Amino acid sequence: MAQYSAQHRVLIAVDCIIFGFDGAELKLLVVQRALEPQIGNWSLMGGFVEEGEDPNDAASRVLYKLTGLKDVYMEQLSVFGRPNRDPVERTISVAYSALINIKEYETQLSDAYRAEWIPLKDVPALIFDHDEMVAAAKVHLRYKAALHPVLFELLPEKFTIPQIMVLYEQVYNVELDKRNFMRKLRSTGLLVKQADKDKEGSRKGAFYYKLDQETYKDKFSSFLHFIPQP
Amino acid sequence: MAQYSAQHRVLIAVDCIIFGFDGAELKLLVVQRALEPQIGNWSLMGGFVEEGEDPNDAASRVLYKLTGLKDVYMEQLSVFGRPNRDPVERTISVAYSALINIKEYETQLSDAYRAEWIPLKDVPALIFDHDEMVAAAKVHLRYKAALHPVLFELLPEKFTIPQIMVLYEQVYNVELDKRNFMRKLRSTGLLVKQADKDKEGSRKGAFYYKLDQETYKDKFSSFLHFIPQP
DNA sequence: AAAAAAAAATGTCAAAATGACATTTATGTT
DNA sequence: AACATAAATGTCATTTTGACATTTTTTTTT
Repeated sequence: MAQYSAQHRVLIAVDCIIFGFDGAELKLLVVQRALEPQIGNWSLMGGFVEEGEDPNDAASRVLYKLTGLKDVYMEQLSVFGRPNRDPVERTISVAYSALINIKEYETQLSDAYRAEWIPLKDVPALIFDHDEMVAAAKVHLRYKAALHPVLFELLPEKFTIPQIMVLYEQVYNVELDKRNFMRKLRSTGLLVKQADKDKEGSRKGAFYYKLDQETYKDKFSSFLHFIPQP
Repeated sequence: MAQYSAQHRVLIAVDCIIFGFDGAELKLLVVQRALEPQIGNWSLMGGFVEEGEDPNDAASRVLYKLTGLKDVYMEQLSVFGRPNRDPVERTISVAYSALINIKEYETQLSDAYRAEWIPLKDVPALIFDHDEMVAAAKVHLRYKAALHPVLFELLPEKFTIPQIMVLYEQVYNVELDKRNFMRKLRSTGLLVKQADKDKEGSRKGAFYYKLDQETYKDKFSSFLHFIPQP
């Protein structure tokens, strides 16, 4: 017996929901589809899982091809397998959510895929069920970030408190209280204050911080409650 | 163009990690594999996704075949797709975690699959990567149940406070404080006290409770924190 | 050089939630 | 009637939360 003979075989794809944050707005990295059908339409970056390839590795490969980045924070979201989601042929897709430090990416920018960062709230309709994937990724991101310091993955190595706060406000579409938010942030022990300031954003300038990598790893999985009753 | 011609097609399976609770112990429903290879060995209940079938529906179908139950609480866990996880042929599996009220199932018991409830801590080695699936399901269950009242899915319609507490203690392998746990539980507004008592478990008897279905739906997604820093 | 403008940084207090802990209550058994 | 068993309940000190306003730093303007 070399095969489960009677069974039905399908294509497996991966699709990446790629979030980025430029200091002011939360954005999504989308591409213009390179093959028929729907060639030229907006789409998530994706690709087929190849022979002998783990789907997780396929997602990393696809992300690397687009961004040139490795070791990106990425999580498996869920499987999208509605029978006719791809009109050409039955394809089951595994959706992955990735968080990118947008500055790092910009230096790697490649035009090969006609990729664009689009503010999350302006993202146009995407092909197939990619809109649903994005919706699921947004829900997941909100859930995750309410409890775990995952949004730091979107920030550069040195960042300021006002930047983080704007980021949280973007993700949850709320206004936060500076004092309470900062108290919470401090209490996590995640931040290491730097001596210099970011003078871009204001006259006074805001102190830079870095992540305490040790604490970050230790506390990543505990419940930190950044957002009051999200 | 009718196909993405050059691509590699694979089998898609679903596997169900099925939890049950008999009032004293947390158990897993496992079966003895019906086909080669590894026929007769312990395995999760699973099956192939059929033509035109959504993977979620496949999981429901597989669960129904085994237990005769519909509308069971079930969540997609994640994809297991390591290239040689199934030695016969490349098969990518979507793992689902299900929570079953064990009493309901017992009335439906069918011998067709040589299924058995095995205490979670005594589960033998399973075929392929099913051990990893179970491990992932345990992690997920702990995570989920720390925040959401999902464990009630394991209990019968009428249950007692001591029963719930034992269940939480089983899931987290800790001892909880009766008074604090009960205070937390009350504060959720999930419980409706019944007039009668369960006299099985003790002389004094423990009052039965039911879930307030409205509140359950409303609060299911909010963060309730049943477990102090899990 | 002084005043104004802009955003960052910080502190207080009352209310709510938590964690630690021991006693009383109800019922069947001896 | 006394005993054994498990269920049910209450208190207090500590911590965490949420609401809220002022001071500080620096650049720009006059």
